Amino acid sequence: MSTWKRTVSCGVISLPEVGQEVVLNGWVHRQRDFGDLVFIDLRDRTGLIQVVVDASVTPGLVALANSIRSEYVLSVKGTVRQRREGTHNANLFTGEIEIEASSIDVLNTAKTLPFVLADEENMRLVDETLRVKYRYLDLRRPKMYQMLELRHKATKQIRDYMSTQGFLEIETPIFTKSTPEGARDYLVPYRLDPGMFYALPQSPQQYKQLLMVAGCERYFQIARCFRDESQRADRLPEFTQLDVEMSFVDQEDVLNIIEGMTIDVVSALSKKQLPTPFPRLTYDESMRRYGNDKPDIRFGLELIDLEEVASQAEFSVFQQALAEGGQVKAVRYPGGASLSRREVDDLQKFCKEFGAKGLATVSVTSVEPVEVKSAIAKFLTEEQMARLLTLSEAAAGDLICIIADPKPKTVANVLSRLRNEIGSRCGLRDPNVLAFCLVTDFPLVQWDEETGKWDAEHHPFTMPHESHLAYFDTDPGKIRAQCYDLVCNGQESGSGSIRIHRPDIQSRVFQLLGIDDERQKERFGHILEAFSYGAPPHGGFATGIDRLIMNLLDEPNIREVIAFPKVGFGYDPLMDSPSSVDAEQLKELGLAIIPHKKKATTETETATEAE
RNA sequence: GCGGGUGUAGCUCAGUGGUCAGAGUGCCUGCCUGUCACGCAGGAAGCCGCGGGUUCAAGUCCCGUCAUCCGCGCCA
Repeated sequence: MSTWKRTVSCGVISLPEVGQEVVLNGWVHRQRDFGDLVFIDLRDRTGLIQVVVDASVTPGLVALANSIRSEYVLSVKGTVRQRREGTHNANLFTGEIEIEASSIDVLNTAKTLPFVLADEENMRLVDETLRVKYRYLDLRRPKMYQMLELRHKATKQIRDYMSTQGFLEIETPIFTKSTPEGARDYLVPYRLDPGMFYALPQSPQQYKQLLMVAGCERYFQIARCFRDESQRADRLPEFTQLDVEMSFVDQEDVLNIIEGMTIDVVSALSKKQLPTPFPRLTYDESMRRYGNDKPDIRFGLELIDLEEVASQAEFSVFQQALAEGGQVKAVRYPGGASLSRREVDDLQKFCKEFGAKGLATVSVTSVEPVEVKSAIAKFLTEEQMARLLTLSEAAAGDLICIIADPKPKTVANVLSRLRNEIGSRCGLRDPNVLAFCLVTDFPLVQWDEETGKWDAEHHPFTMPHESHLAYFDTDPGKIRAQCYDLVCNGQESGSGSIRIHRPDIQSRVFQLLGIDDERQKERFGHILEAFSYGAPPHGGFATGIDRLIMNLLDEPNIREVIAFPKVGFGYDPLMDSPSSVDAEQLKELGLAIIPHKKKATTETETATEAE
């Protein structure tokens, strides 16, 4: 029988255990060495505890204690005792007790680490790539294993909730089929028939619909998804979603599950305010009021339509925008009148980054009587300016930010970003609130100006509202679909739809998307055939697990909530992947590599580039 | 593909074209019986990301390049 095995974990011992003989296992968090008196903070997954080696008690142990360094792996045998008066540490759960060591086993030594785990303040600044390279060390930090624990609890909570609602967790393949529509696929070469490829799933979309045809009725999965697209702070090429599909349901049934699951998980794991029921708004309403389909509803400052004033003002920028079918809209910046000239210029620059041609501002000194500073004041009569202030619900000290553009999309995009920026600056985006909402009735398709084709807004199996079927021939852009997003604090956190189960409607959608019979058969033949054997009405959704954890922890960086994340461009500094492979492997797969132009200096080589 | 930031000791950072290779921390050595970011003394530690250029002189200025972070495009 081994004597080094733990009898109890470090972080859970307190006064009631005083007097007990214990064995602890863990890592040396810090060591404080006074020569004949040594303190060792021992750390395991549950927390920290202070171990004391005292020469007057165990003279034979001091030399060993002196030699112990950070991150050594120890087994400590000793007695739990109350700390002396005045030496309690209120920062530790175990701060009222300590372990008087009777023996210490060094189970393993450790080299000096590339960063100091115990210095949490500095760890927040350490280069991320270095932390990811040494992730197995970084994960030793309390903050990190607390994150892992929360993530575990969240997925467990989800599984429990879905189970109680009658859902079955079913795994679907990772090697699947490329679907060129949508995001770029990750491809896996097929050795037995060179030139053929599997693709990694962008989501288990088709499999879950096939499970409905199979009669599963209620499916869910905590599913890994892969999309070969550029990263953002909240986006990695490899991520996890809760994937759900249900049969014999309408949109309302699905929304109730989304909402119920979200409330169940968030309220179990977070103390943040969670306004319920989740407000619902249509896509059109969201675009009108907030300028995007993922509104941050923690604050107001809704967009203001100034067409009424702009159409009368003798200002060519406004007139032209409206004449070309555009819009003139604004957002109010509370207290923005105090911005310096330079700060207003920066706002203008901000707007131009997102495609605005300019930004008109009205700095409000007084509303009654009307007193403003504005470059556009000379184009407006006093009545028009007064009306503008009324429409904007302006108060003294505000800055009204106006965007005019022939493209409503540009107006919406710029103002929604400006609104969020103003919300941040004014401290209106309360971090203690998780403001979920459901956005419904998305357009079925969107016109792609580059390709000159209609594109599916969600995916080709999304069911249009039946009352909109007539628009297929007249104005496809007007078709609204049974399609919905879950939004949290201005971020898309999930989406789904009711699927088409009627072949006649499916073929009209394919026709609209310009996917001809041959291509349908090639890409979707399997699922269309499946639908022909009796597909039940069905629908579902998927929500991002990573983003959920980010929201629970107030963490803006997705890599902070993943055990082993990739860094920029999908690089993994820990494994040093992606990596080259043996020529033999390539040969077996029938692959030949065209050298990348990167380091080639000659100008002719670009001719071979595909993109 | 594009725009912006960063790159100097293991880590985090400072550094006016001219005694300029610096600080804090970590590391090593010594002393220390109540610390908990222990303290004190001493020491080691550098391709100033890489390659060109300007200059009498470059960590500092210019050009290029690489890496990384943030954003845009992209992400049915």
